[in-house]
Amino acid sequence: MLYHQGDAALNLYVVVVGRLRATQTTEEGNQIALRYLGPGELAGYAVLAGIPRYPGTVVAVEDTHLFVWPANAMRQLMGRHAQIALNAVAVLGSRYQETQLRLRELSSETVEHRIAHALLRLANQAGRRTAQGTEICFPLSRQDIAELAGTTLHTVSRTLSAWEKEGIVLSAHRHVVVCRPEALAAVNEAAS
Amino acid sequence: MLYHQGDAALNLYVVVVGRLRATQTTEEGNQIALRYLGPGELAGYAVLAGIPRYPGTVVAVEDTHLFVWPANAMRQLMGRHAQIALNAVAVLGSRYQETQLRLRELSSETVEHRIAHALLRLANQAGRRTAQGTEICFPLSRQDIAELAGTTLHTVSRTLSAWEKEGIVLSAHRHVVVCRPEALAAVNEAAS
DNA sequence: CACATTGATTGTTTCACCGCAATCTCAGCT
DNA sequence: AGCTGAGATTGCGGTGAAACAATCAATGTG
Repeated sequence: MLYHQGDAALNLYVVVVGRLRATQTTEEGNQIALRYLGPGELAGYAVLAGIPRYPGTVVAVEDTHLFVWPANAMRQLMGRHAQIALNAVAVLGSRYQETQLRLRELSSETVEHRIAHALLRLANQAGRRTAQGTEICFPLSRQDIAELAGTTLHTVSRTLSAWEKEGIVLSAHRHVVVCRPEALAAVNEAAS
Repeated sequence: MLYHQGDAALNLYVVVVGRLRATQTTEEGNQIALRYLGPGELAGYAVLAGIPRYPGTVVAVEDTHLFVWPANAMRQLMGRHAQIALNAVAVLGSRYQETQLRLRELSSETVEHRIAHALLRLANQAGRRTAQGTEICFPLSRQDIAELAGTTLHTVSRTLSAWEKEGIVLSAHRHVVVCRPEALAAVNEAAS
């Protein structure tokens, strides 16, 4: 557990090895996953933007090694070296763009599309080639997928079962292998 | 029309007076509204983040006066004056946070909540005090509200009709007045 | 090895919201 | 004034996905 939603934003983190999960929770306790963070990605952007409190919660889902910078040091660094600030702008910009894309997806596409897209992104981001296909190499429950795709674990379970029958994915306990990514991408075109 | 989704990102704009609308369109032609931009806000953040093409479309919904900076000039400015880059980080950060909030809202809250929230935000951002309440001071059709809240114009129309009966809002042709903002905020707590 | 706990599956029921369609209203134009 | 077209309203099904619920499988523990 790196920090909780609402904590004072004290540190900026960069993942060296491992995997983090960033989530947000509503007042009613409803939780959604914002994104998974792998090696090289940064957590705690609030520090960069000068937001006083973390807007989300970040926990590790594997053993993880991190670099840490205190907020003050980070702000000084950005003030002194424009290039660092420029990098921060670029990172935030691409995250912003990605979030907008998800927003569009969530408001206009079906659950099936969103699950397909979520799996494809995870496979790209944290995939490992195996004999059967691309394996998502950290433990990932149906509940987790549901929170990413903005749906319920029940619907995810049904959808994955259907795909498993078609040979598009393989799934074990908290573990998913994407066998035919092109079939998942095709889901986005038209209902199979 | 400032620019189209997919155009090369050439300029950064700042609104002096008027009102812009930022939208994104899916391949299937489905459109969602990202946000409305009023005086002091900036359009074309892609230029800041170094993204080569505009990810959305921006059009003016009123007569609007703008400042314009070419992308090169902007990048030079940020490289030379760290403070400008820091400001850019802050702007992008707060936009990012706001988008995450909408994402959470869209995936966990009902249509009614989202319409209420959209109206409240517009009233805060572009409201003008009148005798009856806070008036949203630019033309805004049901379709526009629907694109903001991620729903259809039909549902928006129904919801606004109901609220008008309860005296929460007043609406004329492409024109909305929020009479009892506290009642709208209460919608977010429990279904009335 | 039995037991407890967490995660996954699947059937049934329910409901919020969308899509269609017909009608109505208002704003601007000639 | 009368016409025209864009915007708004409303009723009525249809349906995708959530809610509820019961069962089953896997993992880890004393």
